[in-house]
Amino acid sequence: MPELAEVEFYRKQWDCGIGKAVDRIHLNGSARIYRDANPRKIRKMLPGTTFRTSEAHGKQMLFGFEPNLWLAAHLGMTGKLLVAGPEHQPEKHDHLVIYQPDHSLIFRDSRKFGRIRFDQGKAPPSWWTELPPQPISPEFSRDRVTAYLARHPKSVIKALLLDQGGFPGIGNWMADEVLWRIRLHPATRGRDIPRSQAHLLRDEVRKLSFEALSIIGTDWSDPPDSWLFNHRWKDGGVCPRPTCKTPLIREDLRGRTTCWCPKCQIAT
DNA sequence: CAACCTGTTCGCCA
DNA sequence: ATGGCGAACAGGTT
Repeated sequence: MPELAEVEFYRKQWDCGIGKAVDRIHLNGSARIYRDANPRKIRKMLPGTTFRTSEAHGKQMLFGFEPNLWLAAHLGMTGKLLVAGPEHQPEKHDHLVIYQPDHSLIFRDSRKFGRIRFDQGKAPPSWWTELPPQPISPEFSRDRVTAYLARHPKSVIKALLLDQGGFPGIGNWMADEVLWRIRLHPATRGRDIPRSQAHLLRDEVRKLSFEALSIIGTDWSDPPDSWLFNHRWKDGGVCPRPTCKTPLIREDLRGRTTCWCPKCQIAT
């Protein structure tokens, strides 16, 4: 489910636990969720610490526990973070529950495409600090996007936008939204995108990231009907541009359902 | 029962 | 050696 803004929404769910102690944890040890972590270490080390910091980067989240522990979460397709009362009974897909005096913090993921990592150290782990710049960061420059497209001349732009190494936080609906806004066909190859349009792409990825964070990332409000978002899944959905209203196309592109307007977004 | 899914990663092939 | 592609992962929902 979650991309940039949804991740930010879920991250904040745990905020009520910041500054509070970890009394005990429940950890179901799912080998898949903990494929990059050592669950026994988490069981042993997390209780007795204090939850201090919370941060998101693209689709990743990092939570800091005093004195020196870092818990990272990725939500995959169906993951979510929830808060419940201190007596919460773990459900089938609650892979981690952190019990605090007044709340329990829950990581739930039915489909198990998500993951939990655990690191020890005074500073955040290097894999975290070395993540590529997010669209909302000033380092996400026009030159960076242009150079990225040049490195992937044969890939279609829809696939490139989903690459977290290039566009951290962008997922399926955001990719379609951006391409629709700049009128670029999703099957356009990297080499066929002129510099001017690469600049436009960078500007719009950045703008949509800010907009999505402020609308969905705060309280999961619905985006306005002027976005493609509200039309893309509807059978019979039409392009929301007032002067267009052309029926939208929904097709599989490199394994992902892709929605675009055949009139506004012309194939090259 | 079959198809679908807002994500990532692996192995194969050019 | 890389880049690009399809398949696989797992389980709920339509």
